[in-house]
Amino acid sequence: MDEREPLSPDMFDPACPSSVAPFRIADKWGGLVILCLQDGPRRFSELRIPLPRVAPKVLTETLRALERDGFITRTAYAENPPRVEYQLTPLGRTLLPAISACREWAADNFDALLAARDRYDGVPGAEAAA
Amino acid sequence: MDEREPLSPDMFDPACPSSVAPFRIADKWGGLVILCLQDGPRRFSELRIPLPRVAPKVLTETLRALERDGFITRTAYAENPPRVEYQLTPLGRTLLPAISACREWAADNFDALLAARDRYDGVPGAEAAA
DNA sequence: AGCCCCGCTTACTTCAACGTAACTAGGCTC
DNA sequence: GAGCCTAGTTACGTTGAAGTAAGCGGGGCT
Repeated sequence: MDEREPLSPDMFDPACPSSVAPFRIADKWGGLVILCLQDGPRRFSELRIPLPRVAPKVLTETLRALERDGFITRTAYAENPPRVEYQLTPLGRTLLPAISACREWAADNFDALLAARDRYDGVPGAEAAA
Repeated sequence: MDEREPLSPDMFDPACPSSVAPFRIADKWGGLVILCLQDGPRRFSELRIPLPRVAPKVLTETLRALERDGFITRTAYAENPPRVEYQLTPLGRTLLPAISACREWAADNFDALLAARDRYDGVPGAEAAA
């Protein structure tokens, strides 16, 4: 009658990989920063170009979090003007397929998501567009 | 000297799929709920089994958010006892590959992430374990 | 001297997500 | 009529991420 497997008793069982999901990968901007680093090391001010809406404070926090998680390294050069380079580690690179999968999903389906939201929220014209 | 492409001027250009990332897919528990629904419709109390640490209020909020985004449908049956079923929509199913990719990453690399954190935080013994 | 650049830091505020606990409604059974 | 069931709701408080605005330190330029 029901061919579905019973649901596991606790997804937070440490043995269950799903338990990881709530331990979010870094923060709101982490994925974007990782994408910016995929072609090679980048400097702080270089990262600010594609992310102009991210305040320096937030960017610093994001970079520190990514460093803490072992996804990037931070290298400061005692030059003039000072230079700091951020670079993906091998562990950081392992994230690229997953992030790309999310990006690909977004490219394909984000419009549908927004349309669904409009429909749910009763935005005028959303029904017609559905 | 530098073979890397220059970084795009603004990832928040609406034309750029990366701009989606900060519009998080639902919330902290959304991905887990979607996984729970992949084998077929589930009831509210059924979903609570694998997610015992999620308060009913939060589960309700999560389900509403997923419904709003068009990922699941909610169907209430006027039976006794009352029954409500949540089910993935086709759009919701499109998320499964991306979520699976994240899950797979976690299964493979979560230990490395935790070890990196311990090293960064200077947890005793973390160096030896590295 | 005064200004710029770089890579931040600091202080403060705002906001949404998350969580706890208690409670509800309608119908069922004991 | 006491208590259970389902599927929530309500009130309240906590937390932490994010944003705003400003400043800093050291060198170089003019």
